[in-house]
Amino acid sequence: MKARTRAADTARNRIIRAARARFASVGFEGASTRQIAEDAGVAQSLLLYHFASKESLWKAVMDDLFFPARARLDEAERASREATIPERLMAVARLLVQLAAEQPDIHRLMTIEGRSESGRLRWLVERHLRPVHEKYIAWIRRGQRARLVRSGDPVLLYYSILAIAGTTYSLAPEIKLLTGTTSPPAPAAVEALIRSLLHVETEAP
Amino acid sequence: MKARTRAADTARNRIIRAARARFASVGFEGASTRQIAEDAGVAQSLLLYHFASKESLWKAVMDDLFFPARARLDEAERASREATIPERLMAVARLLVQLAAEQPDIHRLMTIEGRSESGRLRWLVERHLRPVHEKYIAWIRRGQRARLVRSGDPVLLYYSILAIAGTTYSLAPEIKLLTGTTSPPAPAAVEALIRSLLHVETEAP
DNA sequence: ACACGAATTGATCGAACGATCAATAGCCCG
DNA sequence: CGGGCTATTGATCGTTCGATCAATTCGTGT
Repeated sequence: MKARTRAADTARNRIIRAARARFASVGFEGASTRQIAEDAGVAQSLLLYHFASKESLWKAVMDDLFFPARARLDEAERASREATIPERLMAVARLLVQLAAEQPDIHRLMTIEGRSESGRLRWLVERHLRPVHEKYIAWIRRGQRARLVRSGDPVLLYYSILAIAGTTYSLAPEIKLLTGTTSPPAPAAVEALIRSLLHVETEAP
Repeated sequence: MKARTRAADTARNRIIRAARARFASVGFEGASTRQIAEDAGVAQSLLLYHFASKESLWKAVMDDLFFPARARLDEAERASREATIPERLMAVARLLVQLAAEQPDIHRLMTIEGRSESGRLRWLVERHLRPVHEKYIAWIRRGQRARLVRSGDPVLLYYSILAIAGTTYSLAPEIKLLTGTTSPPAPAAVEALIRSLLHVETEAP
């Protein structure tokens, strides 16, 4: 099941991609396995052959999205090992913005599940969110102790970073309807907002 | 239909409240009229007697949420008529935070619809969002021309304000699972973040 | 050429969906 | 006390849902 599945356009992968888009736009309850299968160009029964249930399909979508993202976060972390804590935070924030710009679905999926307590949210928190969030909230605390990051509830600060990083990309359809703008903002512009939110001075103090 | 319906606990109002909660947590497609009716303690057929269709129920929920919110925005605007543009912006932002803290569903409903282009999103943009958004984006532009608000894309700045104002309240279930914190942040703390995002100095320059 | 396991399909299940409708309960005005 | 509204219910329609299963195609090793 592993050695042969390098084609990247297997039915299984097409199903995951279609499911990601549906889950991100109408949520878990609103998405139907029949519609997802149709988007992927396969029979609905094949979807349940590969994933056993709608819920395990959802989990597969989440793993497919979060494992690569976390690997890139680790890489950004490693690459900035020599920098100050605030600059390491900004390196991570930069990547968060970049991820949201490349794949707005990742922010949509996170915010669509986080709004009501469910078994899926518990699974997502324990499997993917907690390892990431707790580490960076600890970083914010360290930056605050060194007076290099603005004071205030670190959790509020962290979620504000996530919110700024993702919202403009996540709500692109609304912004397009409202302003006619078809091109989303440059990641650098979003990053600058986060920088001033954290009170991290740009380069030379 | 108007003079008698002052009881505030009519079946119609209970349906609207139940529908607001369901739409906010699982979205339009994921919510079922049967579940909403059960939450409200009425028969499903009564729901469709009062609102004719699921979609017009959704519109009624939106009107019920947005018309009072817009009235309070107008009031905050009037009360701050003598202040500078950045302080008027902050007065509005303060109210946005307060609204999100009181009724997190309002932010949930906005962000759940804005992520995919639909007839409902078009309706929502034209009826409620455009009148509000365009006004405050124009305010941001005026503040920027006077060098009292940080530069950058006004639309990005405006949506960042909305994102900060609502996200921590909207994602309260996730944050509770992650940190165990049961009490959301104080509106004043969120307002302070927005203030530093806009580069508006606190009081005395 | 063939056999065997993985991949894929179509048919079908019971439950839940949005919507319609006839029947009934409650209430106000005369 | 009895019409004439409005509010509310239960039954039911056709459709779609997630899930199961037998049957069929496909690909690979021998």
